[in-house]
Amino acid sequence: MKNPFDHLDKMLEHRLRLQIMSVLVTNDVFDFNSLKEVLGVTDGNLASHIKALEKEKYLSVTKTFVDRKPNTKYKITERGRTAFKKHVDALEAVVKQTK
Amino acid sequence: MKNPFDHLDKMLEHRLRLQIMSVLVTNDVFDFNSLKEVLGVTDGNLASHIKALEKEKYLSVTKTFVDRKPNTKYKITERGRTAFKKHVDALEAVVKQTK
DNA sequence: CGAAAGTACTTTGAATTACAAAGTTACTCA
DNA sequence: TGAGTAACTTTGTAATTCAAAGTACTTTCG
Repeated sequence: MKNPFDHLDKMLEHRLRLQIMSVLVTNDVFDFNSLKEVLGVTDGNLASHIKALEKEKYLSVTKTFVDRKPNTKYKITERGRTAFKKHVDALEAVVKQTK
Repeated sequence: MKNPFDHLDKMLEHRLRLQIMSVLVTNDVFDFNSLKEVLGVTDGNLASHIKALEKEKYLSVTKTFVDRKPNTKYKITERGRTAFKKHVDALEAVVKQTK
C-alpha cells in the first residue's frame, strides 16, 4: 500500500464511532443502552454518532419491545463491515510502517 | 490492555498530526517544505498543526539558513516519541482486538 | 385514571477545531 | 528597487463535538 493514510476513513477517525463499529463488528447485534454503558457517553451524544453511522449506511437499526420496554438494536451492514476492515487495515499498515 | 481506546492520544487522532509524527519518527529531522510536499496541505494549515504538536512538546524546531534561504527543521522529542509509541500501540491493540 | 419513569431520541447552544486564503516578516537575487 | 521564497500569523468561515434540555411513546404504580 502506497500511503496507508489515504485509506483512513474520516467517519471512523473519531474514537467513539470507531468504538461503536468495533463493538458491532464483533457482536453482530448490540442495543442502545448496552452501547451507552460500554462507551460511557450521554445518550444524546451516542445517538448523534449512531445517526452519522446510519446515514453512512454502516449500520442498520431494528426497533422492538423487550420486557414491554422499547429496545433498539444495531447491526453492522456489509458496507459498514467493508469500510471498517479497510480502515483497520490502513491502521495496521500505519502501525507496521512505523515499527 | 483492558480497553485500548482509552490509550489513544487526542492530539494524534488527527490524520495530519499522526502523519507528521510518523514522518518524524522515521526521519529524525524533516523540514517544513518537505513536510508540506509530502502531506499536500497548505502552509498555513501545516504550520498550525505543527504548532499544536510543538505546544504539546512532541517536536522541537530549529531555524537555520540553507543556501541563503530560511530552513526550518523539525525533530521529534523523547516525549513525542513516547506519546507516538503509546498511540500506535493502542492502535495495534484495537486492530488485534477486531481481527 | 393520572403521575412518574424508562427508552431513545431530537434540538439547542456553546465551545472547539479545521481550513483556505490573505497578509506579514525576513532575507536573497537580478 | 522589485520580485521571489520560506515560514509563518491572522482572519473569517464552516464543520464538529458535546452536554443538557426537551420530546414522544409506552409501561407501571398509586
